[in-house]
Amino acid sequence: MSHTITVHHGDASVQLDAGATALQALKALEAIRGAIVAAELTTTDGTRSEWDLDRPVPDGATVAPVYADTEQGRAILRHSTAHLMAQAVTDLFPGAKWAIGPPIEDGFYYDFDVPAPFTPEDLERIEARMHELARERQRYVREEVPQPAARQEFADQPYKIEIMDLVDDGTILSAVDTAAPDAPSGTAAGEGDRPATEPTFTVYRNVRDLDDGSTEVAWSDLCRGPHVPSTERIPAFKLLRSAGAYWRGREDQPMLQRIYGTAWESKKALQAHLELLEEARKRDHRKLGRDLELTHHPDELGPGLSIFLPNGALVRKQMEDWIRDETLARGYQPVYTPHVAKEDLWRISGHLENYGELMYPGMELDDAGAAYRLKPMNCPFHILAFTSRTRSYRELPLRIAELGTVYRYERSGVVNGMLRARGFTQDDSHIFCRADQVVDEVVGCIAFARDLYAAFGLGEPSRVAVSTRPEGKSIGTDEQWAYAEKALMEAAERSGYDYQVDAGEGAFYGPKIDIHARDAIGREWQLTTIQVDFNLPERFDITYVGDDGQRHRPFMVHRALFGSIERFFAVMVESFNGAFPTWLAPEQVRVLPVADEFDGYATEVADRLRAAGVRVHVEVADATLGNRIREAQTSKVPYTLVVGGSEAEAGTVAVRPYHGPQRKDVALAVFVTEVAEEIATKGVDDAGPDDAGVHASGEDLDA
RNA sequence: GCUGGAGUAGCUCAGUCGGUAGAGCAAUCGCCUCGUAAGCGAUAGGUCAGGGGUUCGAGUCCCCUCUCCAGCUCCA
Repeated sequence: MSHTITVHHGDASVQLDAGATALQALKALEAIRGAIVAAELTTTDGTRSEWDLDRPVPDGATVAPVYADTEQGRAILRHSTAHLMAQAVTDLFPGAKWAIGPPIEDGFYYDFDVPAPFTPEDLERIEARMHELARERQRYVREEVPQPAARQEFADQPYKIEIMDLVDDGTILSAVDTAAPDAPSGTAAGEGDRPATEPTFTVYRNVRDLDDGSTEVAWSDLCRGPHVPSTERIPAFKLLRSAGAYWRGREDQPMLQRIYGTAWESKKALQAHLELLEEARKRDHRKLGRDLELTHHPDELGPGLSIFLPNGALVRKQMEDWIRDETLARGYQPVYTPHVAKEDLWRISGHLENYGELMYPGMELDDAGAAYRLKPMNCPFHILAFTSRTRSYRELPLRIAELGTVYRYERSGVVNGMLRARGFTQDDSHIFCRADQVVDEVVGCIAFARDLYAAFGLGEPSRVAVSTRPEGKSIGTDEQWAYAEKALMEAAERSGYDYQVDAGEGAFYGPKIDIHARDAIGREWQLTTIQVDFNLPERFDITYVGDDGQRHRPFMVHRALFGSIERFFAVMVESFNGAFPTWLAPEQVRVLPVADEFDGYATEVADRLRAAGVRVHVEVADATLGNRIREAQTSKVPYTLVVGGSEAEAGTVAVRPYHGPQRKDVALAVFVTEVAEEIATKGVDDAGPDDAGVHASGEDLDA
């Protein structure tokens, strides 16, 4: 080994004494352009890893700074903040056992085993303690500890011991990875992966520098790292809430107390994030549903059930009209089926066996000779439609479609507004086809879904995932699974969607491809689902007659593009912030006469618009104009027309769009043509997920 | 289902130490009537989520249930 090393950054190289740290290397390379939290290092063998700034770099490495204001940098500083929080909890709650504390999107959490759950006051105390500790300028010091010593050090931390048991090859993965112990072991950090002759665990110690020049270990945690060099590099953080969370995410494991927090590269960024959360809260579909009189969820109705009020119903009608028209145009055949059926039907389908606890209980009817059940799915009915007579291969693919309302007795804790409901309507279809038709059918479904997202202004989905065969319980042969999984991936590729594979996340009866979108507070919800099913064709013993005159078993493709109309509606409301594009808006135009002597002209304007198919309403001059304009704006009506003497005389209107600038003296005929055209083309340009909620001056006044 | 938080008028909220319920907006009625985000006045509106308990007295304290919110788990 030489006494000097060479390190690189871009085209630059520099020689340093052996043992030089990443920070020294970056300084020497003049690579630092802003606040950094760590380094990213590529070794001569091409391995890339994140690296502590105070950690010596190996010879030949390429070093790059990780800036605080990047997602990568924030993850590191959030991880370090999680350690700081755990230290504060340990100080304030002696004996607390700590589990895992990873960074997550927009923040971090840490799980603790404590005798009593944290109260909101506890969180305030913990946060205050964190600020005290941060002011001590504690350093984060990395140390590799031999296995036995590590086990001894954390002997009173049963969760840490369990983590060590799970990764006993000496490689401490990130805390996220240890939460999923069956995750494959990835690359270990740097020197850590020396041959396993002396396995070590990485421990990070928070170290205080005392006034007398000595040092003191304040707190230590088993951790892969990396971390910021010092608590000084944590400029802004806030604890948000606490909640229970099962250890290792399993219901049969103890429930720990999780504290969520967020940390940012500056106080300003933290403030901006908190304001964003506040704005998101105002977009909640339940709040907007109330304010805009879209939906109603009275207690008398029951959890997870919705009433669509006239405004919401008009939006929903546009959704339903669109999907019905498109479904017919794409060769589907409509059916209608009932909401209840004999229990036996769900015995045959297997739903009772597999999902019985999530179905509403049976209705015992004395004179019916059998119990009846509310339907949790539409598929058995569509199969009965298929088997209404002998089917020929010439009819395949046979696509049966329905807007089918289903009822699932979801566990009480999971019901969530209209996003997770107990009664909801699927734009459900079942495609019966030959094996060789599956790919084309799935491709067709995905293309259909693409058109739907474009039409309703949701843009690109947050995630597209192909879910493959689950471990353990699943039916079907290896060949069937392999074929269907390949078909779905091929279809996803051909569709142009950037998809990911969710290994083992398929249904027991077949793989699926799902399209997800986010709600106002960033949670992902499955909207579109397309599934290949080998189960039901077997269970119902359905067949078609092939060109060989023999009976063959068809494949079934289940698909729902909105998924749940209620859920899609909720996501859309939040995405548009209640300000629907004109073609979807319940009330498209509101006409305001400036004084009641112009009520007549206002009515005339409204009649012209109504004749052109526009949903229009006149708000007569009982209140002041200012009051009625405010009302129209808070109702998010796309167009408000103001008419008075000059308009009546000239046959014009003054147009005040919800989005965009006002226009005066627009000829009525011109406006009617424009708005009718906009509605006919189902334009979504003026609104959308990105700009909804940021126009509308003074919109927040309605708080 | 589990953990925590919450529930007062249609909505948003106040309600002190336990002393019998309050505001703004909305609604209704009246006055006002030519110009781009709240005109003025009056009236009405409550089983304080429901039930039980403690107390002379409970919106307030205790217990149970329901519902909602966030998270965990689950999601055909």
